[in-house]
Amino acid sequence: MNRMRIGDLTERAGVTQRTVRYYESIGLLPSGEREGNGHHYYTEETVARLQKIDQLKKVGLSLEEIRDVIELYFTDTSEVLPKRKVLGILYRHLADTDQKLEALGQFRSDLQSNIERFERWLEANERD
Amino acid sequence: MNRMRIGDLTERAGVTQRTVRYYESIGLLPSGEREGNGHHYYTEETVARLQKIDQLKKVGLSLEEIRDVIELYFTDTSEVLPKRKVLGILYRHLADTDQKLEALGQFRSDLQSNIERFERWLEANERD
DNA sequence: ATATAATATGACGTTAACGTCATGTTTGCA
DNA sequence: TGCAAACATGACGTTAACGTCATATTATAT
Repeated sequence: MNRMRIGDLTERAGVTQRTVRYYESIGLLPSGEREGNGHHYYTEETVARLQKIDQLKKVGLSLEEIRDVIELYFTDTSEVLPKRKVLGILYRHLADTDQKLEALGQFRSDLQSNIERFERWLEANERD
Repeated sequence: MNRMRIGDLTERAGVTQRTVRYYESIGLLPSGEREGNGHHYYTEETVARLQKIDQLKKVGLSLEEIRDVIELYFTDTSEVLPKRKVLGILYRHLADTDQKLEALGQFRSDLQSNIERFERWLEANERD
């Protein structure tokens, strides 16, 4: 299906209409083409874009940060943007990401230790 | 220094007084002991606790989630909490963490590819 | 042709995590 | 002892990322 209205779009992307309109309003999502009537029409690419946004949100980026990088995934960047600046942004995100990865790794191993500690405790007190 | 007031606490922990009071108000931080006067007094442990909270925030946990796990770091859990429940929480956080780690890893490699792509482009157009 | 469903737009509401006064009491130093 | 700096408490403000009506117009199934 390629050429859908907001109902199908939101169903396929797993977001609400409010979310789509909000993203359009802040320039994160291009407002779908409109016919003579007021309705917006979207494509498969819009679905993919919404999914990518969701993925980046899970990584912990704000919508504003996502707006900075999303074009890298969905336009021929060879044309539009100032290359050096984009590269700068990418390097910053890479550094941030590595920081987060380290913090997350640390947290994970803390969790592991605690889990093991609790399980040992439960095992030692299996007498209820 | 062990026994400080909020000024020193916030300076050492790198947070504002408002943050401390907010954390106290939501039960994330135990309200420091109060003398006959109304003042609160804190210890090194409070500093450590604030730092731990900050670390967990960076991992992407909400203050509410942090409240669920922070006790694991700062109390003798052998006494206070229902063991099985805590273990459940820990396992959920572990699963969440692994998800985030995967998403982050994916994002990181996407970033890498894009960076390389841009650098190749810049190299190929070194003619300004 | 008409009733029902889908869409557009605007406005106000909501939650988390604090920021920012305002006002009153307490402390510490010259 | 006086007075600026530190602390306590309350109330209102703020931002992000939407949720939730309300109302009007367009599309669709019978």
